Amino acid sequence: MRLNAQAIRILKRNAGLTLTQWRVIALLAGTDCKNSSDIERQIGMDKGQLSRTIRGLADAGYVKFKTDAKDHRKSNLKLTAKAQKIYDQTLPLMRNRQSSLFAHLDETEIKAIYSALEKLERAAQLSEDEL
Amino acid sequence: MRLNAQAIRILKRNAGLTLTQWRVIALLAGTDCKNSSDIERQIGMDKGQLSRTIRGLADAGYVKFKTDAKDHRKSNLKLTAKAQKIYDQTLPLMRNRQSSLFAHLDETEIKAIYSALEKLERAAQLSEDEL
DNA sequence: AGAAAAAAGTTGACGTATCAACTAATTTAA
DNA sequence: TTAAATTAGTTGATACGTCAACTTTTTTCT
Repeated sequence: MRLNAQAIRILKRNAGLTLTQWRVIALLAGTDCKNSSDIERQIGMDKGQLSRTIRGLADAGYVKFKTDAKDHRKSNLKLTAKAQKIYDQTLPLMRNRQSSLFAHLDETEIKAIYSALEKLERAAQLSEDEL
Repeated sequence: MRLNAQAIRILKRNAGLTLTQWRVIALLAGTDCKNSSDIERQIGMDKGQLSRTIRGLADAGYVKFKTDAKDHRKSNLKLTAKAQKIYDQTLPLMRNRQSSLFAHLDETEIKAIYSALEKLERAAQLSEDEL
């Protein structure tokens, strides 16, 4: 996806983050996702990849994780102040980019894309089952 | 893209090929692409990646390459009989998959998708230039 | 002709997606 | 309650996309 190119640059230059790192931070900051599984469910990201991304964030001092008291399999994630600050600074930039991208499409096109992509996914799923 | 999942399985099971390997073989078999640059221009694939893919195909006995007599930078690629055979066997499978996927979309949707994706690419390109 | 620019490929590095196998902890169900 | 199944997360492997630096050969320009 070449479409991500600018997002990647913005993040790298302004925040020193990769795209997946950003997505995780954004989820922790903007939703009630607390642990790896929450995030996995939210964005459908592979849990292996997610595990590595989170460890990377932890190593870089963006998140801390503490084993859940009630379920020792889970570890609850928390953004550090550093991460929160970067998030607040970067969110506007990312929003701008997003809206300037979609500004070129009209309502109909956006709907057509979503609907078509859904259909394709479903069709792919169907024939997948036949294998 | 999860959409590629079945393509990948079909290729792996029926031909022992990866998706990029398949694409290169398909171009060499079905178009007048002769060398790496031709392929690069045709599908906009990164030339580094392409170089490795082609070497992989050569190592696996699917293509042979011979330095161009007139331009010693180029090496002309040729499918082996083995590759040609696999291509002939696999093409129908891939075509079937493709058409059964698109069968779920009507003309309008397909056009909307292409047009929208083009616009997005262009928009991305534009704002890219401003950085 | 000779220098500079461009083109063809190669190689290395990094980020990302997906699959699979595995451990440890918890839930379920007999 | 104990065995089986599930869930959370880790780790390894492979494929793919993109960027960058580099060599070699050819083209362009003066």
